[in-house]
Amino acid sequence: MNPLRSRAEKIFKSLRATYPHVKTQLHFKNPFELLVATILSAQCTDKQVNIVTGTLFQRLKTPKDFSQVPLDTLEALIRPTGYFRNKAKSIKNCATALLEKYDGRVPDTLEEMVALPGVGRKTANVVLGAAFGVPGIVVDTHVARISQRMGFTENKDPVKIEFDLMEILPESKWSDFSLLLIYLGREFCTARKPDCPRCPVNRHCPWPEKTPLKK
DNA sequence: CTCCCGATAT
DNA sequence: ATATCAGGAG
Repeated sequence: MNPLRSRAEKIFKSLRATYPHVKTQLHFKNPFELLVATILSAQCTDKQVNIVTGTLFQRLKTPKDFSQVPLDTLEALIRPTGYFRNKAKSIKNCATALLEKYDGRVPDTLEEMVALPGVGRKTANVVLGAAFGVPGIVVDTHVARISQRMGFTENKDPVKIEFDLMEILPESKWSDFSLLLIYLGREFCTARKPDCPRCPVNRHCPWPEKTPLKK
């Protein structure tokens, strides 16, 4: 009955056909590495994150390693990802908190995750979904932009968008849908120059008609 | 709301 | 030159 749900289902099916095996593009070997990589991914491409973590994880492996490394050393190691001072602090404080509160393990609930320093809902849902199989909508810049263009939400606040999307999709599809939208955002529905004619779901999207000839 | 910030595409 | 990239904290 809900037209939004119906459209969301169709878009999900089309995207799934286009991208059969959805998976995070971030390289990691365990939940902790994924957590670090996701913190580094703020306002940075996953490609750049993978370059940095490739060498980073050779040098530092455990939460203990990260909690003990000098801050300026960590800053130098992650500098190419941008926001390197904030991220270095977040990662180091986060590693310390994991040691103190969870004996070095990464927790598997949203409340525990977002209580960690430098971890918000986006980062938490990425790790929960990919490392623990816990359902969650990941609202990053791509998901926010595409959700607005597709008319899934009128909101700009990421938390409101997250709840709007949770309402129009079954829980079992939250994680995959997030990843599918991110793939779409990278290849077609880009921020600056969206390639609507080639978009695999343009027939289900109201946005192309809205921007006919933007000079 | 502002600040943090390097790398890349346009 | 400028917009944008798997955001979060104060």
